[in-house]
Amino acid sequence: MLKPLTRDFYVGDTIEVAKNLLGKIIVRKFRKTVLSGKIVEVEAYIGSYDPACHAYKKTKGRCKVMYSIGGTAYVYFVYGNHHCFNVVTGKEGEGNAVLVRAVEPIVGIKKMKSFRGGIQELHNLTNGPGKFCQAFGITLKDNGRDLVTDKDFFIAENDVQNKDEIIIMQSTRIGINKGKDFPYRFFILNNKFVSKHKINERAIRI
DNA sequence: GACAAGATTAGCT
DNA sequence: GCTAATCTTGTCT
Repeated sequence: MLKPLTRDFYVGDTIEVAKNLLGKIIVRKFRKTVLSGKIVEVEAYIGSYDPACHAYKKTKGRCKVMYSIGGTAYVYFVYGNHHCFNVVTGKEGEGNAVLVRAVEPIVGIKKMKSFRGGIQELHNLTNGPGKFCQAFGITLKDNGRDLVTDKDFFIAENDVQNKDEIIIMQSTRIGINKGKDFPYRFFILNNKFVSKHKINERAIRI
């Protein structure tokens, strides 16, 4: 069944948590509707040494939530149009997070299409960080929610999928100017819902 | 207060 | 492949 991940899952090493999040199920419940999807693409951001991280050399303002304990949701708004959803990792005060860049829709596809403004193509619903947030109705209101204790917004173990079934690929991150060289993007090989296919060619199998 | 940048996307050439 | 759209936040005055 859908068993939410516990605190232990999130407080470990950020890179490991990022890789382990691939294949997990993100669940969001509304009054009448349930949405869920399999995580297929993530990026890791490390506060202590990574200049691309919002929490790099900062502790106040927007990034404050990133210093919460692992398992907290960090949501921010960019380019005037789009939300991005992250999961805080590590212990309280570290300032690390994993960005969820893409998921594969499982339950509630009709609702996702509606959130996405009537877009019909399945592969275009959640194959990017902004698209995923729109399809799941994630906004700044969700910033700071605790995915470990929240009954309506959490990430669950994937019982159906054997861990050996997914092949993890690693590459540099997308859409950033600082910290370009860190190979902190991870995604599932041959999954249709991973964003920006062309960039995948330079990725390595791990 | 003012202003520029930004972990993106859709739409056009 | 290129660019406009659009608004929150950070950084300065």
